[in-house]
Amino acid sequence: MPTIKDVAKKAGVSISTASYALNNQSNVHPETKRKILAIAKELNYYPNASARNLKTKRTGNVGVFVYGFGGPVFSDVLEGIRQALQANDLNIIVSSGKASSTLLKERQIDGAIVFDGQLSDDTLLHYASFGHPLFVLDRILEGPNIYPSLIDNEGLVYRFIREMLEKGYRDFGYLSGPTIAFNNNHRYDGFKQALSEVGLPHTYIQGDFTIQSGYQAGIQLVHSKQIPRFIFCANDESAIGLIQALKENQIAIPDDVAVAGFDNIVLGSYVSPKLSTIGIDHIEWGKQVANALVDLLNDKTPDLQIPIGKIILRDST
Amino acid sequence: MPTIKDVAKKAGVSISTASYALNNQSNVHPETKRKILAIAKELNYYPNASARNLKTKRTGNVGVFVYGFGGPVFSDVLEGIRQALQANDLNIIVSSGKASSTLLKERQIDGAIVFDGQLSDDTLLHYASFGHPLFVLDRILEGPNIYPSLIDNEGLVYRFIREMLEKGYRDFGYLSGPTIAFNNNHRYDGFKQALSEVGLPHTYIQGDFTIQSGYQAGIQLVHSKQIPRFIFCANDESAIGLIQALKENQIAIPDDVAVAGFDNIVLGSYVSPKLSTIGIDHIEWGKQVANALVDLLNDKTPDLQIPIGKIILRDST
DNA sequence: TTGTACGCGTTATCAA
DNA sequence: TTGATAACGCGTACAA
Repeated sequence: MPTIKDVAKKAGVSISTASYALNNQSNVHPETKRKILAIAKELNYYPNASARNLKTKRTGNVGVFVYGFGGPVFSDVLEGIRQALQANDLNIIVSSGKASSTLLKERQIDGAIVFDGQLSDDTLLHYASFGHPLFVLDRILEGPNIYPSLIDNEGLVYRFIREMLEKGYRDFGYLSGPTIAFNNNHRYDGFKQALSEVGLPHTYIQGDFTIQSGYQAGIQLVHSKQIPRFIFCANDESAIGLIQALKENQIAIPDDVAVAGFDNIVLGSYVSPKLSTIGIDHIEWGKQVANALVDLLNDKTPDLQIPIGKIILRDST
Repeated sequence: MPTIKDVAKKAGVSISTASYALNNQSNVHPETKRKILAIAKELNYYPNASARNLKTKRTGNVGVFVYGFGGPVFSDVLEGIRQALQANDLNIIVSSGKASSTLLKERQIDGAIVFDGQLSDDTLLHYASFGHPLFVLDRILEGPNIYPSLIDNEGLVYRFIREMLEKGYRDFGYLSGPTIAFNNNHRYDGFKQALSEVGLPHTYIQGDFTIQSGYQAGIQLVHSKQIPRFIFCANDESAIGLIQALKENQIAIPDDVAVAGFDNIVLGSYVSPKLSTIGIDHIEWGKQVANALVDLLNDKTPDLQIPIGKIILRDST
């Protein structure tokens, strides 16, 4: 594995001159520079990141920590982040589980975007306390260098339910996500708020964001013979599972039961009936967060806005 | 940010003794060790990865490089990889795009798993030539330290079509994935092989693995009024889009047109009709590959098997 | 059982 | 415009 030493020796210059040339410094003779670069290419030389990072205290890496790699929401947010980072010559490093905290603690990254409710507050606070910018998505955490980015889960669901109220629905159910999920709880808050304002009760059904849990909830509901006229689901995937279960039991959507979700995943337009939902532009969200992080790394003040969501009424309501 | 020097000073020992204690060496007095560890904890000390890596020439990181972060297949494979690596105290680092080749070239990882047809052969060969184990999934590449892991795309589709032939189907279509996709081409090979053996022609329809492309293909087919009796789709997602389009045009599945896919994604069981498909255990696949990589990193000879696939007949055929 | 000293590959300071 | 050299933080061979 060639080092800068090999390049310097072969070019007949000192290590420092080689370094200048390779880092595109202006204080090196054009001809010398040309030669050094040519030799570097010939030898297939690339700097050793560990050595460079040790010296410069920068890694050029941004960590993105997720709870799991699955799901249409994650993948879109990640894609947005990737685009923005790549445009700024930063590497995206996605990780999950124990590796996430290792990368944080051992300073392998310049900044982080956390989309994982399982990473401990302590680890996050400790990391940020050394001056590294840290964005937390859909999670609340206060501290120096910590920037939460929240979508308006509560307000959007509130507005959605209000519209349904105006349409005349009166009998509501909520199919939840995991009770520890921040976004689920805020969506539920908005749901309850809208109903309590008009003094309506509701049915609560436990789910966990997966298609499977939605399906099972539907089967249970059918057995119980107590199906709400309108079921708001904490996300699209569970809504799709729910609809499937109801349809298999000859329940017509939306004529017998109306269903809506949250996220506006692509699949929602390719099921029957097409799913009503609440949409966030996840790619855009990822881009905005990543760009704000880049600003911070460059000592600029970031411009972080709340991503705008919209209500999308299709055929399931 | 505390360094080992701070720990040593506060404990009143030399740096090397601190290092021994922190690395759990046996040659340090229990009491000294206890004290050092206590102080490290108190100071919230963690080693600087760059410094350690520079010295040991190991990073403890394994790179997983994907073309995009989306898709049910990727996420399952990644989860399998994550589990296996975490069990062996290795960090999983997932990346995509330009960052992937940077991480490879600048030696930020001990080994790599590549699931990305876009990463150049050159970069891969160069990286592996320095002794780093490199696994390529669903891609062929020969060279030292390079280990391809292929699923039997061709054989599985061949067997599937043979079964459909026995069931009596005679009029076949193939809804493809991207023509540059290795797995798509092999699936198509198996498809063609089965049909050519019995002297049957087929219709070719271009797609790109997405739900949207499947849907569009369906719409086109309906307009052309030339719909094959059986359509094999290069993956499940495009099959689901296709079915949706056909259903919207009052074409009954499987009575008018039978459809099958490949991958056995969860969603396939939650659409109507339930999708017939070919299944690989993707989590298991990821685990196997990661374990083989771990073996290689520990200078053991890996035991890498071809993941077993099975034919899953549900309601769409 | 503990300490001294060197070097990993790089960047950056200073002198030439 | 170039070169010698220190330093980043750590692990380890060797000496004590």
